[in-house]
This record gives sequence, structure tokens and C-alpha cells, in this order.
Amino acid sequence: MPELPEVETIKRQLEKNVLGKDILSVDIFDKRVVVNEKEFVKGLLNKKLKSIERVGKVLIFQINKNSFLLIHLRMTGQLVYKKDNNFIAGGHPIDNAFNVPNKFTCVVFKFSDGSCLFFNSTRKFSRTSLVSKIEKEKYVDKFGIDPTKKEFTYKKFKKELENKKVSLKSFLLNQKYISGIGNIYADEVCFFAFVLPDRKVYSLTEKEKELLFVGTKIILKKAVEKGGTTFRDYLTAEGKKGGYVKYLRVYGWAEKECLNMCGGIILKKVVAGRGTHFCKNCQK
DNA sequence: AGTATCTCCTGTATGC
DNA sequence: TGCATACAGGAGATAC
Repeated sequence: MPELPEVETIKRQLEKNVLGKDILSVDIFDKRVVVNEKEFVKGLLNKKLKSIERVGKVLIFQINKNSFLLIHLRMTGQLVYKKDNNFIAGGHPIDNAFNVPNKFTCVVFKFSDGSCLFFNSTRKFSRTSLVSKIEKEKYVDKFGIDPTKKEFTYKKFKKELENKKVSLKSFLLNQKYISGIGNIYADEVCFFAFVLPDRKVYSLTEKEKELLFVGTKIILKKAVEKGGTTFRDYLTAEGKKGGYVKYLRVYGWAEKECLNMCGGIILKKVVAGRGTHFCKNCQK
């Protein structure tokens, strides 16, 4: 599932490829992922994508002063950019991502140079919309601090944690507190800090808070450096793969031995409504 | 008001 | 083999 590092990776790739190109057509194959599809198409035709920013897990393309294209991949969304026979695919991993369009393709943007951007979504949870500046700002304001930006300081992090009755997992997943963390990185951060995901936030010690802060910062930073867990790049013969998968310590390791060699087994249970991985030996 | 649960979807895995 | 069922989860809606 695309989280901050995966979306950041897509953003960087698209920045190099789609900015400044005229949008010749917008074809919608599944209306469910597009908000207000008529206005959506009308507002994009013959326009250019001027710039891209990422807020949490959302991509925001500026069209002009008062028009912004929002794309949220949610769980199974995927963006595939095709130019001639070169492909860039980011987001949800599926085999043959370069085989587009396919039955998961919801929207296709065609550019003046013949290249295309395919917006795919297997479970159709993804959403895209065209909004005004005010709407965009209102939307962006709801998001908490981005843990990869300079503004993410320990002081601010600690302040967010104050007086929360939720579990740590629920806190980490909530985009209004910290933006960009999803199920994978939430589990990894808890493991890093030796804290069980179902611990209530108010019960955290100073030391644990510090470790959670540091873990969030370095895990997301490293995941961005590695291109996330799902990125596939078919531009080069070697292909840069989503390199963070091999650094995952708990996510996807249920019933396996803990990588800390503590002798424990990674367990999985539902916390905050999500499948949650942890080591009972290492995390308290 | 703040928190927990439900819901949207469909591919994949499992069970009988 | 085939059908039914459970499960995966981001985030807005709804319930408590």
C-alpha cells in the first residue's frame, strides 16, 4: 500500500517526466475514482501540469493559480507513466505493471509528446479530483506534520502525543497528527522504539517518545532513499526496485523469528482495526 | 468532543 | 474442480 515513501518516489519520478506537457485527453474508465468527472475533464484538457507537491500520501498537481489536481492512491492505487516503450510504475505493486491499459485502469491522461499517465486501482478506493485553491488549502490544512520535513521536531511530536487516549498504532495512522504513515511503517516504527502498538499514547515514557520520534524520522527517510517498498522502474535495464522491502523488520514477518535474535516470534493481531505485527519480547 | 467501528472494493488464499 | 468465505486496509461516514 502506497505510504509516504512510495508516494514521494512517484512524485520525484513524475516531476522529471510530466511537468510542462499539454494534456491532450483525459479518458475515464471508472467514474468511481473521479469526483465530478465532467468538470474534471473540462478543467484538465489542454492544460499543463505545472508542479507537484506531496501532502501526506496525496499528490497535488498545480494546473494554474486556482486549479489543483489531487490524486490519492489509497490502498491499491498505482500510477504508470509510459513514454514510447519506457515505463515508470509506482504505488501498489502488481505484476506486469507496464501492461497498460488493463482492467484496473480508471483514468488515462495523454500528453502532447505521445506519453501517457495511467491511473490504476484494483479495489477502486483511490480518488482523484480537481479543486480550487481554497478547497485545496482547506484539504491540506487537515494534515499533520510531515515526518520527512524540517518542521518535524521532537517538540512538536511530543505535543501531538499529549492527552491522547488512543493506541500508539491508531495515533501513527491518523493523518491529522502525523501525515504519511500507513500500516507498514507504523509497525516498523513501533518495533524500532521497542513499544507495543496497542500501548495507549498517554502511557509512553519520555525515553519511548524519543525513540518513536527518532524511529519515525529515520525509517521514513531511509524508505524514501530506497524508493519505498513498491516502486518499479523499467527505464533502465537493471531497474531500480523498491529497495525498502529488505529492511522491513516486522511487517510481513508474522510467525517468523524476530530479527533481533531475541528468540521471540513475530506475532500478528488486530490493533486499531489493522493487521499489526510485533515482537512481544522486544516491545513493551 | 473524542474515539471506535463500519463501509467501500476485488484479488488472493484457504477450506470443504 | 469449484464454490463459498475470509482477509487485506486508507480514510470518510457513522455510531457510541
